[in-house]
Amino acid sequence: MGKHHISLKDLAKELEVSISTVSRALKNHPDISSELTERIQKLAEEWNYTPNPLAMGLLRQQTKMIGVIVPDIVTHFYSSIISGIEEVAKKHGYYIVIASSNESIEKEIESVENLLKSRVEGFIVCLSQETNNFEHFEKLISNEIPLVFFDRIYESLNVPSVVVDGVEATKIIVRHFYENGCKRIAYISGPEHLNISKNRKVGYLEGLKECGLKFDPQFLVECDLSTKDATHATRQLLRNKILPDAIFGLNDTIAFAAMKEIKKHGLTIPDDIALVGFTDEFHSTVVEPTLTSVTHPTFEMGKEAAKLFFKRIEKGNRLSESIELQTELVIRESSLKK
Amino acid sequence: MGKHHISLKDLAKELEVSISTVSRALKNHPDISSELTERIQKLAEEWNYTPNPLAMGLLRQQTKMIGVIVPDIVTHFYSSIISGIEEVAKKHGYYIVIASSNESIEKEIESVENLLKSRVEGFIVCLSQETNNFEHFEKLISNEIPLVFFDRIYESLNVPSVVVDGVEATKIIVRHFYENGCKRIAYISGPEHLNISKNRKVGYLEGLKECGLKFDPQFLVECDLSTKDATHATRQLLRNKILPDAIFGLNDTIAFAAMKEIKKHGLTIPDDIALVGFTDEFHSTVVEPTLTSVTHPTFEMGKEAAKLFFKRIEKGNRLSESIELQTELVIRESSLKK
DNA sequence: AAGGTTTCCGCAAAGGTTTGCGGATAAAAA
DNA sequence: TTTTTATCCGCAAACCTTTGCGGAAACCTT
Repeated sequence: MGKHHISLKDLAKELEVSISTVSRALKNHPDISSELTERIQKLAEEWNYTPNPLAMGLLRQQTKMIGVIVPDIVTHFYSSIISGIEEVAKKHGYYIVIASSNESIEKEIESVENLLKSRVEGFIVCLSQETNNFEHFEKLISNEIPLVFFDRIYESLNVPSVVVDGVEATKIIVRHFYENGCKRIAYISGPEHLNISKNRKVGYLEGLKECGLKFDPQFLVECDLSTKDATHATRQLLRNKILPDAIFGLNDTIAFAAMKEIKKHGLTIPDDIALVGFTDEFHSTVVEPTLTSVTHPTFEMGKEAAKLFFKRIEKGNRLSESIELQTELVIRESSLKK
Repeated sequence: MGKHHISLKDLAKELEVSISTVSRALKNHPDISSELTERIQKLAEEWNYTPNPLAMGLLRQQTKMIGVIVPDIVTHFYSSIISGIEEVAKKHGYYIVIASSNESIEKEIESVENLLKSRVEGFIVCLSQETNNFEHFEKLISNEIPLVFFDRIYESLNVPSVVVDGVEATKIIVRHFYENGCKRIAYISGPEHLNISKNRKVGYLEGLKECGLKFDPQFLVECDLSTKDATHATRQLLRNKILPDAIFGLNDTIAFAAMKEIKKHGLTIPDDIALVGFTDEFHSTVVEPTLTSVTHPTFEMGKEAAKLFFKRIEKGNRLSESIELQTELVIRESSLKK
């Protein structure tokens, strides 16, 4: 008592019946007399019996584990999504095993392999920024291992995924800038091959057109997703002979880096340069000026991704449903010129 | 092929030997001829055999899972610690299963039970702010289930734990305030029963004494760890006839809430009121003014907690080692009066 | 040629659970 | 009394791995 978890065998021995009888009694199988069923259930309750998940897993060939691969775990964006995934996973009796790719494709590939060894039943992943080769995912698909993407996806793979309406959101940002009197709107983008970069670029260009503004290539810069590179990109923008009067950053990292850099150049936000980012609620309100931003419904995003995962598990292999979540432009101080 | 993971049985059938032979060959057992060993290993390699962790777990009676319970997962403080835990867990071939208590003791208790059902081998936990009853942990201890605390601990339980030098750190803060000309130093504390609240209060009082300042009860307020309550506590301080000229907040949430509230009252930081918090690197630099703060070595903390866990597993039941990590006061704008 | 050693490999149990099938006992029907 | 029919329960296999032990063949020794 104490040290060891108790098993059906323990109950069977105590009650002097067979293991199978105990097993059946616990699920109210009609084969077992109600008198015996009651005795068995009573003892099981007393002894606090819970089925051994390892044994069940072995029997059913399932580990009840989902591999979740994210670029990193410490930013609010991902940890919030993870907690969304976790919530619905728990409801289904599943665990999540988290691996972070650190934005590196090697680590991403390694994580897939390791998680596979651990017999996760499938994957929910957000691509690393480096990922431009998809063999490791193609292998999963051809082996019919459930896979769901979120946020950063690769369309050609036709994987169920949940994303955000990047094109539309960006158009709204551009219009918002325009309505606040901005004419020289800049966009700090991410790696070209990422869908989020591409979509927002489309929205950016379309938005400019709709507002009757001409696209100026010098107002479009690109960086990787590190703070360092984002700072560098901002600096590049600020070195132009003609300064932008508005900057839109692809994500949190970029937006905050831009904010710091703009201040450092002695320019004020929003009067000299208006700033808008794609970020989350918390960070946006803590900075000064508070940051106008397109807020992701991160928790929802996680939940939807997980729901899609379970739909994929249940409906079998040919689910290619994708979900596009609505974002919201929350207007705060950083974009309201006086 | 494809759908199913391959097993020793599959290899055995293909090679027309017994399962035990395959098993032994794979571990270079001398009983198996080198010729056969080679053939077996070659096929195993080709077919990409990996042992089934479920079967191994069943055999060895271990799940290789650690239950990690934290107040929440989305704040940088915890997610960063988690990633520290994860790093050393992975090195030992362990997974972590994360549960968040949401600062609620009921959810904490529930998490312990659920994780126990999942047969985690032990726990690494940071107490919820509500936790003032420890039966659920006492049960673990008496059942000799490994348990490690971090940050928020309960000394009387004599559990291996990793904490931060709260007393000393707070004394340094007070002295820093004093050296910057502050005389009316306030402290916004957390729930009285938490060790972190208590320690920092001790440091606060000792610090005042060392600086020759008299303790004024109206400069000590207490709140739970929510933004709302922290805001309320700050307001309370600002309603005093005599305003404090320095505020020290127990943690991130409190420090940022205080910052917002001070600004809202039209007071400037640091000139009217200097502000220092216990926070992490990232947030401190993103706010304005940048926040002077005692930074936790969060990643280290997670790593140390996990190391302690494995030490506990290896050395058996009577390990009560505790680790105190050094913090560092990083001086930024919010505390430097002109 | 008979006994003793090696060398190599398989049997079976253990870990915990589910479940098809067959068996035993008792009660009901003939 | 004999046959049928419920009613209740256990055997054994399956999921996958490890490992003590026993066994068969081959070799070497007298």
